[in-house]
Amino acid sequence: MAKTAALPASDATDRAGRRTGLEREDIVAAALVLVERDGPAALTMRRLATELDVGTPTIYWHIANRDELISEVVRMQSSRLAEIKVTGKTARERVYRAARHIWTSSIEHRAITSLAHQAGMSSLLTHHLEAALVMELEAAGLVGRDAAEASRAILSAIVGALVIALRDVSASPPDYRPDALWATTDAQITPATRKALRTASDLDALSAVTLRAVVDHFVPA
Amino acid sequence: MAKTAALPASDATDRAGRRTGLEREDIVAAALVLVERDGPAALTMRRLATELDVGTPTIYWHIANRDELISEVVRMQSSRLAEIKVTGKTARERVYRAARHIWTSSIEHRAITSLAHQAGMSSLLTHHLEAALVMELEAAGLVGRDAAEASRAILSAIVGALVIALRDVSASPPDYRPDALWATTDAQITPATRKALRTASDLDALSAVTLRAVVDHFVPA
DNA sequence: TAGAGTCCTATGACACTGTTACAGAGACGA
DNA sequence: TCGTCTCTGTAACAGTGTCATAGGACTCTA
Repeated sequence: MAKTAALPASDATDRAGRRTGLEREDIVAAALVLVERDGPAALTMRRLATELDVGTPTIYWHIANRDELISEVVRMQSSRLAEIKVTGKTARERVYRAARHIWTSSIEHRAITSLAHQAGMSSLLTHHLEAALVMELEAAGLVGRDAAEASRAILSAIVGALVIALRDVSASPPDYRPDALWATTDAQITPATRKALRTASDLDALSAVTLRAVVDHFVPA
Repeated sequence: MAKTAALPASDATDRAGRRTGLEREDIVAAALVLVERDGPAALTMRRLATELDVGTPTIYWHIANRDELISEVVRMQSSRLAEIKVTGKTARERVYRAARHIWTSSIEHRAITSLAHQAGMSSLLTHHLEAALVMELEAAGLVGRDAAEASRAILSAIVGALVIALRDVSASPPDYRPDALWATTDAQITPATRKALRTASDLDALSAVTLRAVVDHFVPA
């Protein structure tokens, strides 16, 4: 069984005299470093154990599952992202900036974003940022279902762009890559458009434009 | 080494007198059935081999990798989705309907959508539908980079909603589920909004609204 | 009819994954 | 000193993708 989550007192030297002094938090922190350094696939229990100079069962004493480990890693990253200062004159602008911040930080820590996303925990990762977004939405006059809907629509726009930005093109065989697909398609498309579809786009700019459109649609001027 | 992809002649009884008459296409079809029936996680090489009453190396003779198998499965599904008839009076409406069709069919075959998405091949899955979308965009007057940008923005809006709609909530521990998160957050949010955020939303309607907003933004009236 | 060559398949293994049963070491209270 | 609780290592289980290898089955040639 795993240790209970919240300890009553942990005054630094509380339970330090044990074997290695390994704490739940240390494991999570090491996992976070491992993911950011070597990518999401590198987060295996054995590799993490080696990194901590420990046997695998030691990790399982502190943490129940790999899933729990991942959610803990994501949560730690989420709380690190917590501090934001949203600027902007109009309420609309502030909502946009808050949304944009979710995109920026997700791209900045793409390894953990991928990990969270892969484990279906993207909402956990962005929760604090989402809370900030909701606060700005309320400041802009949206309350209740309106605020919730707007928040979800904005988040979905961000996630969509993230998925496209972070996908691993090298996973699919060369013939099935987007550019090859558009080169060989038999659809009746203008050569100019075809060429534009083949070239990689600036997803950062695209996300900004889409975000602006969605925000403008939901937030009154 | 795998057999070359395109065979010159395969007149039904062409290479039928072999051992089991197992063809590359049969494997892919069986994999497709397996995924649609038992979910993306069920697609293991051994299980697929058992399903075909064959040893695993047999599959590897026909198909190089698991990745190649997945991309082939996705491609087969993609071509099955190929036939669309887009209706609608205005060009804008037709673009919207084409986009909406991508959403609908992705939800309808959610197991394969998840598989493609997980393997980073969502673009392969939706390629034919995307081509139809681009054609409507051109009919609406967008060409070249404008068409490509609009297409990507629309697709990103769809994918974002899909990720939220198809994510597995049961994967994360109860304390970290969206509703629990909003229940325990210390952000300064109106109780009404908080309640709205906790209740599950109609993602189909949400996707429709978001899609409408993005289409309206990119396609001139 | 016999031999050669090519295509396809099965046996069994390798390295890796998450997970756990079990034994034992270290520190603590009695 | 004796237990007891907390933690850790050894070794294993079942499962994964992948492949080396041997051999069967068919077609073609002599």
